Amino acid sequence: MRGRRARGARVRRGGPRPLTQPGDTRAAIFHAAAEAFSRRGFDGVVVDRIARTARVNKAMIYYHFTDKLALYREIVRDMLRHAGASVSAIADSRATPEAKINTWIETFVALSEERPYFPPLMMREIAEGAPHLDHETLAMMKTVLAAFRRIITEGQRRGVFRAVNPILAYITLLAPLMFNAARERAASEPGREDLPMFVEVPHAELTRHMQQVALRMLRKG
Amino acid sequence: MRGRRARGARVRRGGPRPLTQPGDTRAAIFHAAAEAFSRRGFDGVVVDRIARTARVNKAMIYYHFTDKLALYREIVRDMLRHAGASVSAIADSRATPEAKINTWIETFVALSEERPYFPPLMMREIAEGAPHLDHETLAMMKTVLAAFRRIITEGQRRGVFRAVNPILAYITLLAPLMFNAARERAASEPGREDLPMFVEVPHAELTRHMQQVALRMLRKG
DNA sequence: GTCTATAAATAGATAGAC
DNA sequence: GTCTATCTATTTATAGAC
Repeated sequence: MRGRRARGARVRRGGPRPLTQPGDTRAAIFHAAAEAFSRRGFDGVVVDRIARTARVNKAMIYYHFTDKLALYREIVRDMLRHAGASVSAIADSRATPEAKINTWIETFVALSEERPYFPPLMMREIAEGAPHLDHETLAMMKTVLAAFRRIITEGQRRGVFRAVNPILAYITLLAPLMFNAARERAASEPGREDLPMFVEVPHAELTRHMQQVALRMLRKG
Repeated sequence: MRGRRARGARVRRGGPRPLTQPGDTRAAIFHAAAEAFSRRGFDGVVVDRIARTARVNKAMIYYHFTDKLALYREIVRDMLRHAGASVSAIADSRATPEAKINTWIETFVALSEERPYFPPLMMREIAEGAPHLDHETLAMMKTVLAAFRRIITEGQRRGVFRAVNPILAYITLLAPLMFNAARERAASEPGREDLPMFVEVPHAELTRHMQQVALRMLRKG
C-alpha cells in the first residue's frame, strides 16, 4: 500500500495530479470492457461507454489497446491462458480419472466466479463461430479441449469410462456450466428476477449436480 | 401454382412488374433477417444488409415490420410459438415420462433442423438476459419451460425419476442441444472446419447421446 | 407495395496540445 | 500518459414520388 501511494503521489507541476497509479488506467479499461462485452456482445458495446464506465478518457483505450477488436481479444486471451493452465494441470495430475472430472467441474465454477464476465462472452463467441478470434486465440481454445479429452481417454483406457464421443462429453458438461453462469449474470438485470429461466441456483448445488451428471454419463453400466 | 402465377402476373401500367408474389417480400425479409441475426446477433446486423440479402428494398423492412427490433422479436416469437406447441403436446400426451423425455430431445433436434437459425439466436439472448425480448415473448419462454417441468414432476410423482432440480435438469439437456446446434452452424463458416470445437456430429448420434444422458441423470439408482 | 434520396444520430478512430 | 475537439463513415429511419 505504501509503495503504490508513493508512486501515485508523485506531483507534477501544474496541480495535484494524477488520482490514479500507473497501470490502473489499463486495468480499469480492461475491467469495464470485459463487463460490457459480456453483457452486450462485441457489436453491442460502444467504445465511448467503456471509457465512461472506466472513468477514463476514450483516447486512452486506443493508446493502451490499439482498437476495439484488440481490446476484446486481449480479454478472451487472458481468460483462456488462465483456463488452459488450470485444466492442463488437472489432466496431468496423479488423480483418478473420476476425481479429475470432479475437479474439472469445480475448477470451471471457480473460474466463473473469478471472471464472471467470461462465460456469456464465450458462449456468444461459440454461437457465432468465433468471428472475433484470431488464430492464436483459437489455438488456446484447442488446448483447453485437448486437456479434457486426455482425461476422457485415460478413463477409457483404464476401463472405468465407457465409450463416448469426447466432443459430445465435453459439450454435455461445458454447455450447462456456461449456460448457468450466463443465466446467473442475466438474473441481475432488472426485470429478470421473477422469470424461472433466470432463477439462481447455489454454486454448491450446481457443482454437485454436474458432477453426478458427469459420472452417470461416463461410468460403465 | 396456377393461382399464384395469375396473381403475380397481374400487369401494372408502366412495365412488366412485379417479379414477386404478395407475401413473398415479407417472407424474404423474415428469412434473411433470421439468418443474419443468428450469425451476428442483433447489434451485429445492419438493416441495409438484410435488405440486400433478401433482394428487397430497405424501406420495405420498415413498411412490413415497423423497425429492426420489432422484426427481431417477430422471429423469436414465431419460433417460440412453434416450440411451445410442440413441447406442450409432448408433456400432455399419454406416453410414459421416460418416453416423453426421449421425444422431447428428438423434437428439439427436429425443430433445430427446421429453423437452424434459432438455437444460436436464443443462446445469445439468454447469455445477455434477453434484453431484446418484451414481456409477451418472455411469457412464451416460460410456457416452454413449464411443459418440461411437468414431465419431470410427473416422473417424480410416479417414482421413476429421482429428485433433481427441474431448472438444472432443463439446463443440462437444453444447453448442450443448443450449443451443438450453434456449433454446427458455426462449422459452416470459413476457416472453422479444422477446429475440434467445431467438428460436426451426426444428429442421430447427438440424439442418442443426449437421451442416454437424460435417462442416466433422471433414473433412480 | 415499392423505390430513391436523404435526414439525423451515432459509431470508431485520431490529431495535437499539454 | 492524458485530454479536448473533431473527422469520417456508418447506421437507423423516414419523406415523398410512383
